[in-house]
Amino acid sequence: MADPQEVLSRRVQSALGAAFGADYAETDPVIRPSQFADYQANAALALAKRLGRKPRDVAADIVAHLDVDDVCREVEISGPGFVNLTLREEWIADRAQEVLADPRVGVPRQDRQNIPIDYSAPNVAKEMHVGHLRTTVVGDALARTLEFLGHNVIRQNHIGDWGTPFGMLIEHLLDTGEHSAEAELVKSDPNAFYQAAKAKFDESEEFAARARARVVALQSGDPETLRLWRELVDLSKVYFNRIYAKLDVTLTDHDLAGESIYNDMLAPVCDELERKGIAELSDGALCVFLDGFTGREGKPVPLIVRKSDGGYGYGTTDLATVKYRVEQLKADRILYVIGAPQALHLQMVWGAARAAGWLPDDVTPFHVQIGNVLGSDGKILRTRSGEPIRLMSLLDEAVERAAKVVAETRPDLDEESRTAIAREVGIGAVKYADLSVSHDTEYTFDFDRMLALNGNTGPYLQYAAARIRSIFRKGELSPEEATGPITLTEPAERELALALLGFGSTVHLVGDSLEPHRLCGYLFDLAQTFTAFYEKCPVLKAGDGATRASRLALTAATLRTLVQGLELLGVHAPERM
RNA sequence: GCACCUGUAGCUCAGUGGAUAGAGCAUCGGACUUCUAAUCCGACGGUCGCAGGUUCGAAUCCUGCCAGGUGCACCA
Repeated sequence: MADPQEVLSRRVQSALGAAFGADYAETDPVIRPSQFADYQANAALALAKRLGRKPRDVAADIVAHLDVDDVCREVEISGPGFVNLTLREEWIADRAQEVLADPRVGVPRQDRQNIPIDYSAPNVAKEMHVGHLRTTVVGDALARTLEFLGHNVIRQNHIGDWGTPFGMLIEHLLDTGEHSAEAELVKSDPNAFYQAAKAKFDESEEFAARARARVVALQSGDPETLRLWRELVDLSKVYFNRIYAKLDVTLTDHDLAGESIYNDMLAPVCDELERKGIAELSDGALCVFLDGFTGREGKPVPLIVRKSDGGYGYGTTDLATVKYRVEQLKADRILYVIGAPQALHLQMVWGAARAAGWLPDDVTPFHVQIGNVLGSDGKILRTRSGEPIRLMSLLDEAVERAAKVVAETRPDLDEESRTAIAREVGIGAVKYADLSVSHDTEYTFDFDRMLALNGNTGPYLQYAAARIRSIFRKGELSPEEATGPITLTEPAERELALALLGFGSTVHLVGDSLEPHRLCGYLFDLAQTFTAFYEKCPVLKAGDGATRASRLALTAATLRTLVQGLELLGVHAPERM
């Protein structure tokens, strides 16, 4: 690995072992970025107590046993016992050269795991909202990143395609006619269809009765009812896929794993829980009570697996997902990219699954908590009239706003190019805004900020990439032709090369922590470092051929890192902006 | 009442137990005969919610309190 932190860690560990014995060879050398050097090793301070010696003496001992001549040009003890490490320019240049030549841009593969990721999960015949947007975008970034790291990612789009609402939806479909204009609304404006059905359900007792009867028919597997149900699901798929296409996410029909596929598992799940004595009847409902889960007035909170009317809720389905993902998908890790408010529910589902033996200790479920999206008023994002915002119109607005800017700044480009740029910038901005803040906190939705060319935004990163591409166009050569050799003389060149070396460890960190915003932070830092380089170091007009070749190579490596990083986030970098 | 999450610059947010807590926006001042000035540089701006504790060292770990948000039996 090209990562200096990794390399220095190993070297300092060897020194620790040599200086203090084999017991210390595994100690964390605590390598951190330093403001006084490139990196600093802080192990001496922590070890001083354990060794019963002065920190500075411990540091001196470490340095005496440290073999880093090929990596560092300066090793210095400072302060109470920090070991400051300054890298050799040649070493940095060589590593940057490796990154440039590496098809994986310095990101080693990890041991392959099976990782089902549950994300997006919209409801049939319902509009997606900003909450769906965020789980879709974050889940997709995690899927792309883990896949790139070498894992077998199994996307699980747990759509809401089953349950009591389908009684009224199917009856409404029959009333309007299967191929009517109203039915077609499910493809484009599903809420209009849903609300019409709901209104009738509330107003007409006759309709409500039909709806309830229809639910029974659906659950008992009546063929004609199932056909109508499938019709609704198919209409919804059209809507989902339009959103996914616009968003440029990787979900396809192949990834659909809705609630309905678990139907056959629900009764056996309940039976097994009952047989194992994990579930018990309470007020007519079959419930699992787990230690440590109490609600109001200290009463135990149940996980209801079978309602008193005999129906199944989402608790049962979620238990079935665990079973399915462990047994059928052979999961090593299971990711649930769903709303933060579901935390308690998931804890109970996993607790019950563990108790039932469906979730072995070596399988780790993980809740990637998605925080609410708020408007500028600090409340859940809504339109001015108080209705939930339709996702499609929100995306359209982002593209429109981007188009307005492109029209002003790039009148030289033809209409078609401007439209394409606006689409990539607008959508990229929305996605990046979702990804660049930690996923578990609420965040404030603000078009102006996410579309800004300054700051930690999608457009800023896209622009950095576009400028690099512009350099190569102007120089009439392709980035692939820029092979160096890289030599570092200017500070800005050194900074840029060093920044490039951090990509691999950052991607690994994202894969382990499941926090895409860390990649955003890295890419933003890289783009800023590049911009400083761009200001200070002419590339095409460099003084001599060797400098030009080196800077072109650094520029090419930056482009590849930015493009690859953005791709892991699901953001496309346009050729020009 | 119980549980979880959050509290960092005027605003939006980062921050791996390490030295003087960082970005962006906003404000103020500067930079365009130079590879895309939609980009850059500088300045200003902080009792890291409060109080204890652990530690050589705490925004970070622990405890208590305060404030905001969310969840807590048959919707999913």
